[in-house]
Amino acid sequence: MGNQIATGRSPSFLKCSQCSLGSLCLPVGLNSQDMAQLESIIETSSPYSDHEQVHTVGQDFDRIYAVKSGMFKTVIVDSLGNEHITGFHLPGELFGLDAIYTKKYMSSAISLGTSSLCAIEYKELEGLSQKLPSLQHQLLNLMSKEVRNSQSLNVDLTAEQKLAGFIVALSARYKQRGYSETRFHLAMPRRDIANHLNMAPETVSRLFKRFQTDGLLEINRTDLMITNMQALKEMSGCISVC
Amino acid sequence: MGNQIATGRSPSFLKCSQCSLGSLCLPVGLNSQDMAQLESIIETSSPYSDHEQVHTVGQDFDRIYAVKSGMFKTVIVDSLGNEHITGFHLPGELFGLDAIYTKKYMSSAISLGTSSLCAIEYKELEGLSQKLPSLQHQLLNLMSKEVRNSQSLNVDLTAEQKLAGFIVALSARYKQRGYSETRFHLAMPRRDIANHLNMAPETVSRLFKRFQTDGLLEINRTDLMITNMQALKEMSGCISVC
DNA sequence: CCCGTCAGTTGACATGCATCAAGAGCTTTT
DNA sequence: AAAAGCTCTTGATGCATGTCAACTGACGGG
Repeated sequence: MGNQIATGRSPSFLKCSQCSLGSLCLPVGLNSQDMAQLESIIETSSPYSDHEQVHTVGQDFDRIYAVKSGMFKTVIVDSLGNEHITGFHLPGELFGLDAIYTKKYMSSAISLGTSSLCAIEYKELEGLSQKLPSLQHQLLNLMSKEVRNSQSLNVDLTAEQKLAGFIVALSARYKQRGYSETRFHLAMPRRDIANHLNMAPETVSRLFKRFQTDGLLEINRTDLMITNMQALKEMSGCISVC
Repeated sequence: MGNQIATGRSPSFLKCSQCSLGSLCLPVGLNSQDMAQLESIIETSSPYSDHEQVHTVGQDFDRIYAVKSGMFKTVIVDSLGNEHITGFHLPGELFGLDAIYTKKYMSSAISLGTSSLCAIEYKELEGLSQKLPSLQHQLLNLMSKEVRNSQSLNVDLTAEQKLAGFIVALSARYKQRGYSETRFHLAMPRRDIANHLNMAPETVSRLFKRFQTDGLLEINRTDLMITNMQALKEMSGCISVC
């Protein structure tokens, strides 16, 4: 007993205690007993396929989500029907937090590629946070982080600074998760990057080209390699990272 | 007993139970016993004068603040020293929430005109939230609201849409607080509005003029009167309000 | 009461980036 | 393997809004 047996099951069915994202996600700071309680309110589901929707704008809010694998984007829609991508969510990150207050999802969440989630009934999470100080602490921490992230995007920057900042921040987030910080895969199309950063897809394309000729990075379709991190960081203004 | 006696004291020394902002601020949903506990951890202070700083970027985080009267702005600074106003805070609104995660204030908070605050030691607030479900609930609600507010600012809009949206949202917030929604005072200079909305002060000036000639509002220095709310709302795209 | 200072306004000009349009390179369909 | 339908790229053009500069009007101090 006690041996970790290869189950062959998809990582989507891992519980928090076996999940490698514990150091980033909700369980931060929880002892094994508390973690067991958290696990008991977490629902796993079969993986989402590319473009599959988790929830949609206006739908009644009931649960928040933690990314287990892959990536999700959250999209808000204004009164004219224009869509805006508010964020790309990596493993260990939560989304749906903006719906707590309004009790309706303010955004749609959509899978980029094949991805999986943990779903957590918010009522139960709130109840459990009442019993577990560490959980309440971490939930508040993660919401605080979310506030800060959204704020730093508002700063007035050139297209060049915004794209550089986006790449640097993504790199840092991959690093935190144990992946290479200099070489990764862009799960989202150029159009989505452009939308998120409020620029035209053409501008993204031209900037990537310039970054490449300037020796800052090499990019081929969706594969990206950063060759001069320092320069990228300096270019970005460092709001979201430093 | 039980008579409300005019004390002559400044409203800055009112406790939550006497404060008219209970329906917006942290005490939402608290019974009188719980409220008494909350009151016990709230620190009042003498009013802040115009331009006075509450906390500054990088300072160790210890407390969050609730606006009691007047207005405060929060300002972040990028690596090049450029300042960006992340928000204007009205009575009943909290600030400092973005510092919970980082444990350092990410922004400076500055009074606009004469204003007053309640300060709340965050450690104590977290502890009390652990005991009072309603308080935890409201704290999470307010953070959720904050996330949503920050996100809606990121949407790609024209200068016209942004300024119209700003006015409409401000109007709605004044209305919530029992003030006129069509006639109010702009506590912040044009430069600050421009900074917050990522535009040049000249653009703000020109737009206000156009709004006025188009019969949407009348503005004289810092006094503003909305004369066609519907048109302003339609112009704004309604992200932040509808 | 005049003058200095600073916020706000107004006009002329410059430019970063969006838009439009066409073409290139993949991927999927049949 | 050709055709269709993407996304991405590249080039030409236009416009919203930033920038620069001058002016105006409020306010406060000597």
